Amino acid sequence: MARGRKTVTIRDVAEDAGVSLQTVSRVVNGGPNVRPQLRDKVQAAIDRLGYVPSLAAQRMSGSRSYIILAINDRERTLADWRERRGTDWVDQMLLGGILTCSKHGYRMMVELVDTHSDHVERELGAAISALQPDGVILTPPHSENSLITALLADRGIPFARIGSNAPGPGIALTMGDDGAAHLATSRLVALGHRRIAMIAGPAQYSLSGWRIDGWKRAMVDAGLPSEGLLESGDFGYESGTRAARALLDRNPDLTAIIASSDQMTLAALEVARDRGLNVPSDLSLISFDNTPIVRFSQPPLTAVDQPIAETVSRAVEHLIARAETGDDDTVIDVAAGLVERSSTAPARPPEPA
Amino acid sequence: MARGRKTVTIRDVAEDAGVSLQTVSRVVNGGPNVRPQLRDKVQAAIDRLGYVPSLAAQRMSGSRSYIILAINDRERTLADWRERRGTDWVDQMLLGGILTCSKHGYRMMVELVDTHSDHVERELGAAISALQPDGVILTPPHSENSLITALLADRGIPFARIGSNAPGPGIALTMGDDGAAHLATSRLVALGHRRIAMIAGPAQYSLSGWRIDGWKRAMVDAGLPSEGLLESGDFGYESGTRAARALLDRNPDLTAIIASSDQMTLAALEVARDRGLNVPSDLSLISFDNTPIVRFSQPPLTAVDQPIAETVSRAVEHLIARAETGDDDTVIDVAAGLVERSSTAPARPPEPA
DNA sequence: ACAAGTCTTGAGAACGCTAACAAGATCGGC
DNA sequence: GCCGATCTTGTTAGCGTTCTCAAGACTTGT
Repeated sequence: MARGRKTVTIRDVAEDAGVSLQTVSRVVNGGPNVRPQLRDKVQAAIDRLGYVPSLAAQRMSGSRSYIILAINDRERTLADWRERRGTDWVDQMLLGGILTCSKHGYRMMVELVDTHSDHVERELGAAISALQPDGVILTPPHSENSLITALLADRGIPFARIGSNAPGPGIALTMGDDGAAHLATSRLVALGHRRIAMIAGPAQYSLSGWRIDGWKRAMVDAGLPSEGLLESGDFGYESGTRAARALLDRNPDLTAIIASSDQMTLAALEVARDRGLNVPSDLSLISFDNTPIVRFSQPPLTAVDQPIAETVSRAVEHLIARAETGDDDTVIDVAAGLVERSSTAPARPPEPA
Repeated sequence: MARGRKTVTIRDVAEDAGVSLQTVSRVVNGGPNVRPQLRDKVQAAIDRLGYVPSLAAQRMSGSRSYIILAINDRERTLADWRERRGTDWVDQMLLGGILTCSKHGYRMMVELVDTHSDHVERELGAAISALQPDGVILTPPHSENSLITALLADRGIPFARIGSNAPGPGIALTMGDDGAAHLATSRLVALGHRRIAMIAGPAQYSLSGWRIDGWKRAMVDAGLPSEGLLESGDFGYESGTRAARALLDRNPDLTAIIASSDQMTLAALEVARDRGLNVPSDLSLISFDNTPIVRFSQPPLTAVDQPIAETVSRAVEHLIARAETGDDDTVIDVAAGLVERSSTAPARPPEPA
């Protein structure tokens, strides 16, 4: 099988089987119109020599590259690395993407891109020219960057936008929309909470906006005020600590917090512990994302499930389908459910005045 | 910059600048012997047209592929996905690998490979033929699979073995060796513990063996028996639960457990909680890996730091150096320290007989 | 048995790039 | 200023595949 140093090419197979290059190519690609007897002979030669087509050469002669490129924010990835926090999103995204690509004979590559709009177009353009991927997956906050989507549309490369709900070009995969936050807030209202705060994500993520909208809508539905109950962070632990402190300082009567990432919720949990507040009896907490980490905190967190791995997995499947059959762009709604664990409980009765 | 549909090739640049292809190629690759004036002119054309060399074409004409391939166990990755547990290793590995590759203009691809030895050679051979990577990173348990190392050595592809200490072919990056487990065990002994159990990893991981060795050696050093104090799991949560239960059932006098992964240690923590044992006052716990997750459990876990991301990062840098300058194989020791948190405490005094 | 197809196979070009060589321009020592 | 050495630039030939097109081998209907 292994033959010294040289790589086995299609030419070697052709020679070994006594046929032309083209015939071997047809057999490899399962083309029609090859006499069964010849096909077997060629296949035998392929197996014997251990021939595998070179991806580079295939790509060169105009076929697919079998590469799906996932675009991720460099800033955020670097921060995860430096601060040694878990990667939540990235992790789940890679897991879903790699497994699904692998299943279909594709490969996933990750490209880190700066948020700064000036570089984005350059960097991404370079990556695309260099790699010529069959499909691109855009993760927040790049999912709705019109520079990026325009670039991809212009080059005719199928792409998917994760966490975006605009119809626009490319496949959009929403992740719960504003309904998810509404669901979480309503649940807290049902448990008797009236002072429910929200720690949102950064403004450049449009899902931050949806979540704020959903929360506000639920508050209005219940006839509750939401002034002074909103803070925002950058999804990271530190920012969660700051936000939780600010909220509790400002609102001593707070009984529930919804935070827009698992890390920020864990931070809020820690802040509560520091102040002698018991979760959930004094303070209920609902998290967003539901990455595996939330099962191990004490108490385990109630969380809005953002099925990142599944979503990316579906994005990959759609991209591959598009690459192979030319399907149309669509909007796909991935359901975001609430997973109840032990960080939520009925509101404590208001202190006697 | 973006020009309709067509991709910009070196020929377009040559035409635009009024020079030959070769000259453009020289400029792109920073070759010597180009008149500064011409170089500027070509560079201007490159910038204007937004030219980026095609990786596939570069690879075709014999230069590097700028791809580092990371080999990961399919079994384990799938289990992580199915059971929705955190990915620890995979996550950290990708983070370190992707960032470091990106820094040097390389890209990392992940290949999932079955542990079953029969397939391994085939799958990996196919991946290598298809991708022709400049370097390969082997993660446990594949790091010491002689079929794999022989294959890579035969094809002359530089590779790194993570978590392997044999000198053999390729760059070896040990991760603490048996010293790490010895360190952890000794620390517990110093805290007065005498009944210290070990939950090891699966046998096909040679680091499982080292850890058992280190633990036993420390026990012998302290004159303590180790019979009945060893269980093993598969690094996953469930197996940790089983192992911890078995150990506690068998040894009511147990005061400390060292477990070979964060997931298994978290499982042991849960088992202790179920049985009304307080960690650390009744039972001390030391984990292996120190992935970000262990900071958020209650109590946070004392852990042997296995700096996976850093190790992979160093592996990448060595592979790139080897690809570019032809360095030699070496053995690199990555230090594994003990990070003390709150899951360890002095042993409780033995029950009065 | 013959014309008009349909199958099967192969030859040659093309993809975008770089390595190897060749030719022309420039330079230095005398 | 002449001749060999050095610098600079261009030309040609692949790298391993697939695509296009053409030629030969077989059918089939009459």
